[in-house]
Amino acid sequence: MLTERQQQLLEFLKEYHSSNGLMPSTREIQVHFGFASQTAAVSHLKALEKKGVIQKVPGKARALVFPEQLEREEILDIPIYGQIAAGMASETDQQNDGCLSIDVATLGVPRSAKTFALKVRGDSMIDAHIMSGDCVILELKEPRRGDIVAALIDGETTLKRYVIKDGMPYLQAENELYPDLVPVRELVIQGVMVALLRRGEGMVA
Amino acid sequence: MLTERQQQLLEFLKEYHSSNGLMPSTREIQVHFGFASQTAAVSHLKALEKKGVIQKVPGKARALVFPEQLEREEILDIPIYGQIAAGMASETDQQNDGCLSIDVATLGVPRSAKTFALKVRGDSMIDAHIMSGDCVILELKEPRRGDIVAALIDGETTLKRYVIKDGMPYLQAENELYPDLVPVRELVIQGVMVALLRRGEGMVA
DNA sequence: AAAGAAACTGTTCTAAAGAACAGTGTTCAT
DNA sequence: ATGAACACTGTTCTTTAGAACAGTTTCTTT
Repeated sequence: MLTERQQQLLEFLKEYHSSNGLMPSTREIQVHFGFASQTAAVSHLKALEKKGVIQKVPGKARALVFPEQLEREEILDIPIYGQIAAGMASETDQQNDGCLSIDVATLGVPRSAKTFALKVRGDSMIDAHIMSGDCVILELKEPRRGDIVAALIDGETTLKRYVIKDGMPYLQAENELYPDLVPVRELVIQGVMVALLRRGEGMVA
Repeated sequence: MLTERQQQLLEFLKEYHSSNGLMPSTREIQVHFGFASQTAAVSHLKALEKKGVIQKVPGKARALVFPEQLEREEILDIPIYGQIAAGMASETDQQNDGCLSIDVATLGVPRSAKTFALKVRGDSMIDAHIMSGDCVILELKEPRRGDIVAALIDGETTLKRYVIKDGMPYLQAENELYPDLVPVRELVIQGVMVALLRRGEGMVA
């Protein structure tokens, strides 16, 4: 569908946009390809627009958009705060293990939601089909009974199901080998699980 | 950290950017807030830059960037082609059930990878901890033994583990209740699972 | 052989848009 | 009370950048 040269143009636009966060001007395109005339860039952009791979807003500067970018929901950047059940005793101890960018619609959380992610270690939630190595995405909100939560219970953070029995909240592992955790002193809910992301090559059971 | 007004400015920038795909000019900001002078917009942008929530590229038009956007890896738009084990007999029958946008680094696939997603129905992969309702992300590539694949076997698409025994490839369910699937005629691998996304409120087992 | 798309050159015009400078009136902390 | 940040007005200047128009050349495709 696109010609060789048009493919190169599009590639340049994408590269420029992803490293600069904005689109190149026609003159910058000209310089990059070594055109003697700015018009060359203009006509290429016109061709790309006619073929639908970019959209132009007339009159405005650097006003090129990729159609898929417009349809996209807002992207959330979710920080990964290390492993669960492995530290993170205090709020300040949040080492950032990279980020994870997903659109809000996919997660199904409000745009303004405070979210973070944790890598799961251990198999205490295996009966809820949460594996070691999975990345759970949590939202900072009030837990409802039955929610899976990350909680700080008596000094340690764990991922467990939040259960209320006889008015008393406690934490339940989804693995028969693990006991229920009834808080002795404190039960601080750090987040409610809203999504789970499993990645990797093997996908071995 | 940000003042009331600065928060409003930032909100406008984000809204404008997400609906137009580009940043507003200072004069557009002026009009939106009803400023009598363009300078008001300029000085607000300067303040936002000093506080680190935006970055400006001097001299260039509409050259405002959100720092998080620059750090972000390239976003992939992955189409969801309906449910697995529920049709999709032919390549052309790809109804698009929305999209899913994740950065390539999170998925761990090459930038150029051809990916698509399918919603899982049924519990034949439950022992691999893939639940009904999960969204599996697949890449178009050659399967290796042990991979979980979406395959067209004798006219129907299913998600199964790809196993080779005695040189013969066949498909294995991860649930004792389901039998192995040995292809009678054809075995077309439609994609290899590279990630899994589980979303939703309940997260009930 | 003619027509059209693709890939340019060269020139000119004007609008869009950033930037700089000199102010004014608040609020707020030292 | 005094300086500093904040939130602006009003004016001017210059660069950036899009747009339009008239060509040339080289391929395909009909």
